[in-house]
Amino acid sequence: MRMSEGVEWALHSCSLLARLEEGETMAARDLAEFFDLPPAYLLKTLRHLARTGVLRATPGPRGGYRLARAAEEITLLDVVEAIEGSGNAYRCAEIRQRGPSALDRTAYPEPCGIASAMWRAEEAWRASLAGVSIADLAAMGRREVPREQRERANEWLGLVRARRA
Amino acid sequence: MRMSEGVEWALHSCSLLARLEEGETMAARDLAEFFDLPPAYLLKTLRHLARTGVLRATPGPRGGYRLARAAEEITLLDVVEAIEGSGNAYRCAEIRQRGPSALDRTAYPEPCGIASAMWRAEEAWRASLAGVSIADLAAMGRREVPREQRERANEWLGLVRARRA
DNA sequence: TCTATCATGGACACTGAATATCCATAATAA
DNA sequence: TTATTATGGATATTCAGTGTCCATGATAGA
Repeated sequence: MRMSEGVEWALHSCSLLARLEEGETMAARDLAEFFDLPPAYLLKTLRHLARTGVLRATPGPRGGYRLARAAEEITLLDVVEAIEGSGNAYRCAEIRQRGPSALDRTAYPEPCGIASAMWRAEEAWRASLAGVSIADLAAMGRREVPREQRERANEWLGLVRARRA
Repeated sequence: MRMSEGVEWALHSCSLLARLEEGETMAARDLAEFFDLPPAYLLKTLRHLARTGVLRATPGPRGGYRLARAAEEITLLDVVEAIEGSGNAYRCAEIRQRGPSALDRTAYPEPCGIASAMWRAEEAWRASLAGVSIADLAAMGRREVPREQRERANEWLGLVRARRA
């Protein structure tokens, strides 16, 4: 079981977008440059975020992406589900309803107990993700990212802004 | 993100094996018949369970599989990790260490905060799975499986035993 | 000792999702 | 009007999951 790489891209992208000023946007091209990612494919990822209301997209010159709402109001779960979908990782194919001792469909009103237990675990996972916001990530970043990198990132941000001016 | 179907097969197989008597075994062929699964591929799944010490395999006539220890001592996490591996679903490719403002590797002693948050959520998921045993599944089954199916399953179990006698 | 039964492991093929690129189109700022 | 940016579709590639088959090894019973 493996999560798509797009989740990492999305989380880091949102984290970077949280540093923009009110109303400012950043083009996918610049995000791709910052993380050294394939621009055309990153666009597909960002589109998922825009479609699910995590990001706001603006076309045209000086357009780009920005967070659709305050960083405090966007959780890791929002981002993960934008990329991976909101379905469960464990799918119940109802194999209990197959084979020689199976009964008619109507004999199984209750969901399979095994599936229920698996889904409860995923619920715990979601609850943990829902407890962390993009703002929390940014705060962690301010604590743990080396000072030198923060400076270089700010410098790069200035270059990008100049390029769009 | 999707869990392999083998997890469902493994959980239901363990649940069925928990109904066997002390020392009794069941052949993969019979398990496959009970759930209407492809025998050759179910064998691959069971092999993972045997290799990780969840099941005990015995070759030869009247051989087969049985739980390697008491059903109370086998958790859903044991079974899931036997099939899916024990690695994290979220993989950190360290994209923070790429792009124009990245520093030398040695500048990142701390694990990425984003990855840490994602892994904490998976830890909550594992804790939930570790809290449910195969014995719990069997107990749930006794409560929720229709009486008629239990009877037919017992009947089938008798046929299988007779076939091996 | 021989035979039938069962698990193990490797080789191989198929499928679908993730990864990735490219282009035509639409929207917008200057 | 032009340049810039996102959207969406078409397409190709890679890889893990799914599935089959066969040779080998182990064991119980005749």
